[in-house]
Amino acid sequence: MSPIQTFKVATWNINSVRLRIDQVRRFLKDHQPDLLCLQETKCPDDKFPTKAFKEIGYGNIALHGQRGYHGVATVSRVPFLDTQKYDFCKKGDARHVAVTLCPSGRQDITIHNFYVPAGGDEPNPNINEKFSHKIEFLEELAGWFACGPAANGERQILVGDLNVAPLENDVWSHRQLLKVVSHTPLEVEKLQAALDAGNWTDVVRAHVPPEEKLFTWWSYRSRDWRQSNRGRRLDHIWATQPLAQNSVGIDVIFDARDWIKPSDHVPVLAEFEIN
DNA sequence: ATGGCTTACAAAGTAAGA
Repeated sequence: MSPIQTFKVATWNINSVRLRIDQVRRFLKDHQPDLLCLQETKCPDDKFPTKAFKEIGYGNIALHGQRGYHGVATVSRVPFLDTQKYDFCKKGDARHVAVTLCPSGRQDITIHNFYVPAGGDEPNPNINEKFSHKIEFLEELAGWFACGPAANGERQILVGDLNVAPLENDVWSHRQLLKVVSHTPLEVEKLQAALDAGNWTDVVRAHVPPEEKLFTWWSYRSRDWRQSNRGRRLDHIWATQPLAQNSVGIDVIFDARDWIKPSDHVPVLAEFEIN
């Protein structure tokens, strides 16, 4: 009986929320998501620009920040029924925050916001502690969702900077990046195992065929990111079946890479019909 | 040539990103 409504979620690695607060506000005004997940906020919770979000209607805020590095934040127009943070790998890093809300007044939705470790330069877990941390994080992710939300038929969304570009067309050159952290076979296998363990759907690739190149990150070092286009798809939106089968579209905001002093990542959006 | 850039930090050079 209740009318169909939509729920629009966005994810963006902002690379300092304080430095780019005006860009975040511009994005929210232009694209009007119900909820935005930010990563690499690089901001302790007591310094988070809460007021700037409240002024434009995103006053429901869940923070898991730390000084200097990492940090995630979820800002929303819809009130939260619950929030949680989990310290993956027990390192004290701020890499996860989850919120539960009920935009339709019927069935809850839980949204997980992740910042997976980058993994350093050397793709060998035996000699690179950062890479082994990344692998362990992905293994813990798989275990955390195994027999969880999907098995129970729950409505859950997982977004964030997962720091892995899994498909051949998620990087500018599959052949040249096979030994580069973010696209090595071991990481791709671990990310796929996490996707399978939670019975998640990669919502973005459900709308963009795997034959088509799609990136969300371009290095600051290229002289002209558009012209060289050496990007990677590191930012993801996953959903459990009840939502995935009602996803109506995705959007990648490429223009944000051209804004003044941009993040090296661009926002990714997905819209779902809910009842 | 993927690292040539960019960020935070009890502020000059370090660590980190990917």
